[in-house]
Amino acid sequence: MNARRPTISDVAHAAGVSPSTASVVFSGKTPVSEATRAKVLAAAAELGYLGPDPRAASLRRGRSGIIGVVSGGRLGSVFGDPVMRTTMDALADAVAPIGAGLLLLREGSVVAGEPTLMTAPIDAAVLIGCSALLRDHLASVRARGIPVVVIEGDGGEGVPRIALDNREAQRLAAEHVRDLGHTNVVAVTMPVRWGSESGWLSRDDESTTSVDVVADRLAGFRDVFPDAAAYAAVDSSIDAGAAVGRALFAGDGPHPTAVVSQSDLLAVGVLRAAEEAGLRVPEDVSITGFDGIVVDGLAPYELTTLVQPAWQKGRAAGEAVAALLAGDTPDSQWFTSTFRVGNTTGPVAVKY
Amino acid sequence: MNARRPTISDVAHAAGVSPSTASVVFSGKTPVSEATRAKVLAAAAELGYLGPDPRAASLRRGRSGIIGVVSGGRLGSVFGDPVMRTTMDALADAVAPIGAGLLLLREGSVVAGEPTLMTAPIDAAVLIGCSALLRDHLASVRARGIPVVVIEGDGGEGVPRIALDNREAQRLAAEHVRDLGHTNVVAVTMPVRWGSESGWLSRDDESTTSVDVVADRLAGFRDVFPDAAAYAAVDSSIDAGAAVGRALFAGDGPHPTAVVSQSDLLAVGVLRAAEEAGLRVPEDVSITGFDGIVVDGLAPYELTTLVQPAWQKGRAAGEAVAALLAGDTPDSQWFTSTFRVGNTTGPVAVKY
DNA sequence: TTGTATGCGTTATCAA
DNA sequence: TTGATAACGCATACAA
Repeated sequence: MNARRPTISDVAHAAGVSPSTASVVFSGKTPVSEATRAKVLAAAAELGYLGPDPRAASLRRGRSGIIGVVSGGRLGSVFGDPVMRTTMDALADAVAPIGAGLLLLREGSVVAGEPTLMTAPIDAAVLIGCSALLRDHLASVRARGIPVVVIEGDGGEGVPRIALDNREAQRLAAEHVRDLGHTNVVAVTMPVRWGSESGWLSRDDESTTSVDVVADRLAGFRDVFPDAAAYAAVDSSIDAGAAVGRALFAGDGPHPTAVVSQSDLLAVGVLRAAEEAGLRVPEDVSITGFDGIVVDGLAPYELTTLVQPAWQKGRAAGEAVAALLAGDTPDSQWFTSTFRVGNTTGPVAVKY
Repeated sequence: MNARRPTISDVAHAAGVSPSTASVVFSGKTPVSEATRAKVLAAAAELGYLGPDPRAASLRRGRSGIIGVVSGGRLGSVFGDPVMRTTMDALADAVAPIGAGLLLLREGSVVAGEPTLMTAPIDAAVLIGCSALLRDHLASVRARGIPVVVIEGDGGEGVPRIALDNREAQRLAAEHVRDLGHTNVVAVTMPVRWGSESGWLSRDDESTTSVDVVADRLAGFRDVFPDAAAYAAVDSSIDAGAAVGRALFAGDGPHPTAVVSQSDLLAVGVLRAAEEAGLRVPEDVSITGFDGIVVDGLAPYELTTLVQPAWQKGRAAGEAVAALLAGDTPDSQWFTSTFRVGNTTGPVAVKY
């Protein structure tokens, strides 16, 4: 009665073959005669051996089959966005063929002791919405020889990016709004850093925005409305958008006639707040989104927004990881958004 | 110019100490004099050593710091539900203090080559919504000495469960509906197995339902309405609920006067479909949900539903994992839902 | 407080 | 097709 779990050596011994042969029976990397395979399998069954220990195999192979996915803050704030879910799903699909799965890593370690890019046994890392904070860690991770891919952000020299034309796309929406005659326009942004509060963005805030995607979209907005105000939401959700919208439409004073939101969820929130405030969309206020997701129950509205290829981005990231792991040096990939005009934007009301 | 990455032995050598001393400097498990610590750190910096290799540490320690979370099907279908997101977040929080992170494992390997419970270097596994399919794997996983916890399902003897009073709770909703006078009632269920299609459930389907939570809630419904019809949705989402609702309310013939849904998202979908069909809620049709999530934009409706403690369930699962890993044998935990009456249910219309 | 010795369980390489 | 050998890089028990 040995309490110790059987190892492949035990199995080999019991089967009367060498450990390497037994190993090969399980890995299938080399042809084995049917007879010995049967012997080994029988011995394994006999001893209750259930296959190689993944931890030992990891060390020996130098591969754990684990890809760290780093995202800002809590899981809920990431997966709450349909775009992220789609991207993650595509990523999981794309790395599955190389035998890899996704380990959820939260930026800035929400809780002490949490595994990090440096301590987790990962083969590669995918950074989502790279922030300045994250960029600091990047050097160490890469120095370790761990390949990195960045989605929606800039990982610096030598880090393949899966990028979107955020600035150009957002500029398109802003131009659309401008062409409709709007001048009192407000941008509603996603949080400028993980955990930051909701509120008006100062120029100082703007210049220190640490999340690339937020900065880029804001830049596109600024290309058209250099002096307009910007209000940051607490995350990218309908609730957060509604909170911002309530702030924007509070009181009887003048309110913006157009709101350019950095995500569809935010836009929907703003739209709800406008409805609450008794404003008609788009007659009293025009609203644009970003992402092109399907928001159920939004009818009769159809958001004017920028449709981005979320699935393709995830796949591309996974394929870049696979290439990196295979020793290749994949190029960055730029995806483009498609501007889609819905019925949430219209000409500015004429003042009599 | 040695291309090989430096190891802790190299560092120790360069610092003029033993490998074990160098190891201790990094792990901090034993006191080290300030002088030697500095020497080691200096040598590490010199050589570009960035800390112990997590893979090697995993083997030696017998711990990888990775907990596999198995859920049915695609990520999107899991994380699309706010209840799941909350549960996962709480789970991540609860295992973080023991240095563990979550590896996403998809049941039934969506793509070939994908890591599985048996091949991934996990310390423990959390099964979500345990299905019969999953139960088969369980034996092997446990035989390996990997602790398992099941949320919303039955893992069998010796597997701690984090459970909800699904049957009793659903019965409460059914009784409420019955007490309002409804007799033409339909249950709308979540999918009876991963990937199954939407449609009326035959008695045969019902008895072979492989997802515990679906079976349990359906049983609660059947306690009150043994002969009512049940319609399965394709997943737990607003869209899926709306699709079912459209089927239920199609045509001019009689339609159910009450719909008991297995999730809030489904209920909202059914509600939308009812609106589309020109039915008033609750005058023409009563609708109940399950979960107690906040569905934005639902006003003026407030769902009659069962509020479940999603966060607590996640935490409890994490704590059970930690206990198991510490060698304890935690008990199963049963959580209860709270029945909350909203304004989506009302007395059956009197026929003249 | 530091060093010595050992093994965690596997698999790649090469020769037979 | 099989077997011998040699790491993979580290952390622990124990002795000094």
